[in-house]
Amino acid sequence: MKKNVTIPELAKLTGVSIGTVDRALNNRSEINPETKKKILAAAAKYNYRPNRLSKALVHNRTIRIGMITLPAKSPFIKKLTAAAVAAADEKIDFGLSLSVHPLSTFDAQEEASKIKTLVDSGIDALAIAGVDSPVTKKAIAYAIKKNAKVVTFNSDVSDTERLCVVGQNLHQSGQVAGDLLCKYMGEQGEVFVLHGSKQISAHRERLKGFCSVVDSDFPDIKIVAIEEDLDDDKIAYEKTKQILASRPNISGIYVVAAGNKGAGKALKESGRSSSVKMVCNDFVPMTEEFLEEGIIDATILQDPETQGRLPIDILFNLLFDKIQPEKDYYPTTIDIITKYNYHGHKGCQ
Amino acid sequence: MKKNVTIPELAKLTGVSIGTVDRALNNRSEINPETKKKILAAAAKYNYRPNRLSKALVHNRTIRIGMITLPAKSPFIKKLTAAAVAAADEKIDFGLSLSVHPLSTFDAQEEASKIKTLVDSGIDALAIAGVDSPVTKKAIAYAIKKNAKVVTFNSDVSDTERLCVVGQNLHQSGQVAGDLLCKYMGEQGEVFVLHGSKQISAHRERLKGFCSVVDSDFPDIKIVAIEEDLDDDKIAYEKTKQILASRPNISGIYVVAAGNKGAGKALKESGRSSSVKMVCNDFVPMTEEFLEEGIIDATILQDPETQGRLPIDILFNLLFDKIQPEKDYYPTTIDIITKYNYHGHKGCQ
DNA sequence: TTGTAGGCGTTATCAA
DNA sequence: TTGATAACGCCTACAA
Repeated sequence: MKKNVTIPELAKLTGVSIGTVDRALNNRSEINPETKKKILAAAAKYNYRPNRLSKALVHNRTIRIGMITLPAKSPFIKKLTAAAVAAADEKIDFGLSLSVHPLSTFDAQEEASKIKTLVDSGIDALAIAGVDSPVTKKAIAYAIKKNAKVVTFNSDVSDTERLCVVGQNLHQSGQVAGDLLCKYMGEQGEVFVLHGSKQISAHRERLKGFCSVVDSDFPDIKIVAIEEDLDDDKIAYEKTKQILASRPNISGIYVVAAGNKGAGKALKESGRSSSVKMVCNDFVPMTEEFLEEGIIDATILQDPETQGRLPIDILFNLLFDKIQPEKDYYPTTIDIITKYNYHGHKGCQ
Repeated sequence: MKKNVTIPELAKLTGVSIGTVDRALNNRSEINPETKKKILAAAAKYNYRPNRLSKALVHNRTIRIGMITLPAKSPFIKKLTAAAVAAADEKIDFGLSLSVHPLSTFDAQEEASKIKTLVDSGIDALAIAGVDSPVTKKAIAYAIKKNAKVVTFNSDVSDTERLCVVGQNLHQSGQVAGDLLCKYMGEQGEVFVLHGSKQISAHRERLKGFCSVVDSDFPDIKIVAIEEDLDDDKIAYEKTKQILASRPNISGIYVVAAGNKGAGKALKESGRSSSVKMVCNDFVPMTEEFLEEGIIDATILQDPETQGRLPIDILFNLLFDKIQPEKDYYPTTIDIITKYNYHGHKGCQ
């Protein structure tokens, strides 16, 4: 692979000045069609490609991206944010500047006002983990009207003109869990589902996927109870304890959202962990210990790396190189994690 | 995030010339210790980071990396190669040039001669998927003596001075498979292992991991047969057919290497796929169909993206930014793939 | 319609 | 020991 031709070289080769070569290459202003032709011919012949470094160097304009994440307490969001920052750092020399704004609660109003502030400050693009609500929708519409490029990640906001969404297919995630748990159970028995919240669409999606697989693939498995823990480990503990006590034939537990710790504790204390299989989501405190002890059989993870990095890459490519995203939906992986493969997985600290 | 300070700015701030700042920053030649201290303090205070673009621009030298892969027939190697090329393309403006050299067979002699040719042509670095043999070891030693930087990926070559290795922990991969299959089998029953080849260390590692988990975690599971298919689907088919016929109590099959297609076909034809669980490796032709049909319950995958991209990134960072790899071993993920999550996985076309 | 000069941030070279 | 200047490849302004 030899060095690329440069503009000065093309100028010498065609006997004109670098200014003229520049005009020909970027079809600027008036230029003699014949000289232009000659120059373009030479450029083609020597396979001229512009040097992005020099371009960026002379550009010297900062590209501003704002990222709005869900509340930053969970390890998952922390890892996602770190990945986004790392992606931005790699492009810092190209003038990329990223600011991250975690919500303090799951509040659509707060999200909308954050969006508005960023847009009014003249931000070039936004990566948004959306709270799916009319207020957010309106804020996104405003951003787009003001010419900001918008990508959603982790959770989409429906009916908006965002360029694309990066995230896990939650219905599929529920399917994966259903398939796994039912097979662990020997394809028969009673299941207890510890739901997160009926209000949260992500949880509903997972549950639907889970149920659809149980229905279609495992006729001998029955879901005998579905309880909500509202992302609270105490509630998760109490409900699981109660169900295990009242239903001696339970042989599978699916935890839709948080609650790993509470449900795991109850299962452990019941002394039935070898006969009751448990599949959950996410990697939170105690998940590792329960995997090691055999309380939790598997946990389904999202990929924080990709969910943080890809939105930044997509927006940068668009703003810097004018490369449009090629897809409307960028699915991220659904990772099955067991006792033996959590080491080295990006989602497990 | 505001703009970075530049060398001229630091020069103005400290009242010296850019030349002096440069000397302080890169500890070059003679410089008054006090001025140096002053400059470094200012650099720290304003959080100076060199602009890699300008660096590259003035560098203006091509960094040549050669990559030697296993034979390029398999989809896995093709994806790995594509990822490496993509990683190199991103750095093309920094003067990176990558040449890929797939082996035509698993021949250590061929690999050694490829290495020697590249080194003699003055290559800066090599990424090698090693055939673990004395000949290769010698070639790698030669490369390192000639000052080429060497990283291995996918399969390591032991007892060499390569900087680091990128790849899956194969023993763990076997453990994951063992845990999964045994649980699918309801933690009891007879297992048939279809081995690849006793000659190939990667296969042996997986098998050892598999057996160790069966031994330690599942007392009621017995491995009743281990047969080699030598990566040949016909042999895989015949042996599986024969074992299934002669052993009516088999309820689990583990395929260590290729052979998914042959073993799957035999299992399907036996009509026992609902009572016999099957876990295999890789995503080759027919793996998808067998997953969908429920013949194969899960397949364990490597991550071709990371295995292709990371060696290039490591070598580039070393050669361009003098950043030493921080680890000796970069493990890549062990991905469990079922009927419901192969869509969107990097390893599944 | 075309040419020239200056600058982006860094490094290398020569002069002081 | 330090300072000034040219160069990398490109773009923008201004001059011719």
